[in-house]
Amino acid sequence: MQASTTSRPRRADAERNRTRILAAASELFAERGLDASMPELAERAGVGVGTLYRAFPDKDHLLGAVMAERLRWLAAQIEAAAESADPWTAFTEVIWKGAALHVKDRAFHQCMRAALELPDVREARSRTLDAFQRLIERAQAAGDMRGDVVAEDIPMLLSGVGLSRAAGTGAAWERHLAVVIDGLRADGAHPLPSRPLTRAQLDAIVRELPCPR
Amino acid sequence: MQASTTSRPRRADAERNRTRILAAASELFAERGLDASMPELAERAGVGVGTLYRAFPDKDHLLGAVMAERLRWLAAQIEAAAESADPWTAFTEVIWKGAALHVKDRAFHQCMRAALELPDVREARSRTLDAFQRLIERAQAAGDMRGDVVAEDIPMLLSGVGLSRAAGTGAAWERHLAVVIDGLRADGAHPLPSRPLTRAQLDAIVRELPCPR
DNA sequence: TAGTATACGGAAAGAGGATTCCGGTTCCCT
DNA sequence: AGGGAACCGGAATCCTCTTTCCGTATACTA
Repeated sequence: MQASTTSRPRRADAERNRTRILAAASELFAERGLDASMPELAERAGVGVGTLYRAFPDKDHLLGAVMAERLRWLAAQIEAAAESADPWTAFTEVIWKGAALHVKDRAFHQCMRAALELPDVREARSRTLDAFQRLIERAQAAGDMRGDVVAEDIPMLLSGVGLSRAAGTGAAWERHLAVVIDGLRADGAHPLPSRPLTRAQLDAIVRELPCPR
Repeated sequence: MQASTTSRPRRADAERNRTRILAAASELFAERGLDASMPELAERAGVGVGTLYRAFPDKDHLLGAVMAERLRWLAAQIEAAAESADPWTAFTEVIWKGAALHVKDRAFHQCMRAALELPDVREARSRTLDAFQRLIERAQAAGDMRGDVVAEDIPMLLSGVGLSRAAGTGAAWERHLAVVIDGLRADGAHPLPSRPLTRAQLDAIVRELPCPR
């Protein structure tokens, strides 16, 4: 007797629609981010809303399916870079790719920065972090990367770069990334956190925030 | 005959409510960002929704009033820093304040990054840019800041830092800021944009984005 | 090719938020 | 003190999503 999980293969038209839905979601989420609505998604895929909900339980699962794939792609890039003979150069190349992902795919950017709890993404995310950690350690051992960075810093910095998509000219995000990369080099690094204001002073800023009129 | 614009002073209760509304909005927008709803705002201010709409034409005007005040405060900080005898140190201090603003005030962060068209903010924004430009030029002349930064880069970098509010530990954004500051120093700067991937390669990343299944 | 489980489309239900409306109240001026 | 303009509260309206429901159509199996 077969397992209940494999009750029967999907019907051919259902399979075809699932594919079209994923392709449409991949495009539309990239263009418009999480604001892409289910009716829009359905229209772009050329199906009815009901069909969306037969293929995926809800919007989060659809989004999760697309985002997890993006993350797995990125993880593969990082893993490859981590084996390079020149880890610093490999690192810069891979974070250019990661930044490009943030910039070109609004939904990816929104999901990464919000640490959204999406189906399937947790695993893919930790895979990227592991790969980053290994890559970083090799670049540090080679003396090219500052010693006080850790894997978790990278997605954080990349999210920031992704935010610069719309800023100023189209190439603004490239300037942003270049500044960040220079900040990660071993030469000229000043120890983190290098805070010129005390905790008390920072807290004071908030209290001090002037209320208009 | 008096000008039609100064028809009459606001009634005392209206003036009092306007003040309470601004105070409430200042708090609630900071805590919850643009998601703060008009009914919530009204409740926090201790007034009815209708009163909100008598004091401000719509949500954008209320938001704009609060944001413009924040920006003016920041502009004043930058202008003061621009006159300092040690422009680099003054610069680091002022961007710590700016980053703190992003981190502590969700709405400020959301507005700055989206370059939202809000009533009153355009003028305040250009004032901060002018002040940044002067401060930057002095820090560059002193040999402390890399020569290829311009005023527009700073709000962009700060937005990125502000994004790190929720990331990891509470102090993650301070690490982010410290990396950015090091990236802005004159020593160890590599010329912008220092792009390791060609335009064609970057474009390929997008096309290459794998569609799941 | 007939029968049936699956799948489809799109209308309707449900939810949440911005904005409007209006009967009742409060301030201000004389 | 009294009249009226200005103001108040919050129920009601309008809109835009997400998600559900169900009558109809299609693909698989015998």
